[in-house]
Amino acid sequence: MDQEILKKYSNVEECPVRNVLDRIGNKWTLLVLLVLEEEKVLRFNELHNYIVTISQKMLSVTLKSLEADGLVKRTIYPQVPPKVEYELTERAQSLLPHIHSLVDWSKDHINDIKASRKNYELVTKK
Amino acid sequence: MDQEILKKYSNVEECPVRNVLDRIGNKWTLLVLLVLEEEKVLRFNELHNYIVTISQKMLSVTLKSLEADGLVKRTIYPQVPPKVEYELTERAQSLLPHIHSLVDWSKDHINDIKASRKNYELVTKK
DNA sequence: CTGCATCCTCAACGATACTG
DNA sequence: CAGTATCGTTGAGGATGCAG
Repeated sequence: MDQEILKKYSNVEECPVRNVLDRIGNKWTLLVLLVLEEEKVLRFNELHNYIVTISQKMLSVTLKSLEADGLVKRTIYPQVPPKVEYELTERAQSLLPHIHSLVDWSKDHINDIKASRKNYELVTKK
Repeated sequence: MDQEILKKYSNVEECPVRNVLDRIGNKWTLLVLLVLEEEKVLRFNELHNYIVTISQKMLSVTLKSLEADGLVKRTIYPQVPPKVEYELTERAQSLLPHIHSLVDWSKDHINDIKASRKNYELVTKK
């Protein structure tokens, strides 16, 4: 592995994966993607009802970020009271299979990982 | 998608993916995994030489976390000065293909994503 | 209904110094 | 060589109130 590649990986601005992981790696993005995949089209408050524990602010921030990356399409209906719908773009659809492979791996190994963590705690505690 | 599943996904403690993403989603973990995959076995300072921009503390923290999750094996050679070697476990090997599929997707779409972000900035700026 | 503005907290990250 | 200890910074995330 030459230094040129490493420099790219060390630099968040230049590294493609870090660029993507910095987004889906945060607290809510993945969850929003999975809910939208399941439900196809949802309004702001509908999304909020699905993910009750998210704050209004973070839902707003998360959706904006997804929209900026072209992963979510936002449709405004000019009426009062306003109606806004969110749905996944094709780009998001092409990303989801890879997400799911990671989700599946996590499900398959989470018990082993938690066991490892517990054991590691015991070993290092004293 | 029923509420039971959603509750699990909303709760970091219970959600498998969030458990895993919270680790590999941080600043350095992914990079360490990729370097170790390439180089097989490395000592602490060798790793540091590959990833020059990481601080000693964060390299230490990252390795500890990976070791706790059973993704990295740490071997101490009882000698002076000390010699410690790090290498990936089989669990990490089984995870890496999924990481790579995400890396590849990121490489394929990063230009489009950056273009979207730029365009989004322009549209929302005014 | 769909947000934005503001203020606040806490944990990740970093810089530096020190140690077995 | 391979870390730990300590302190300081910074930004993600959260609570609350207000607005079109």
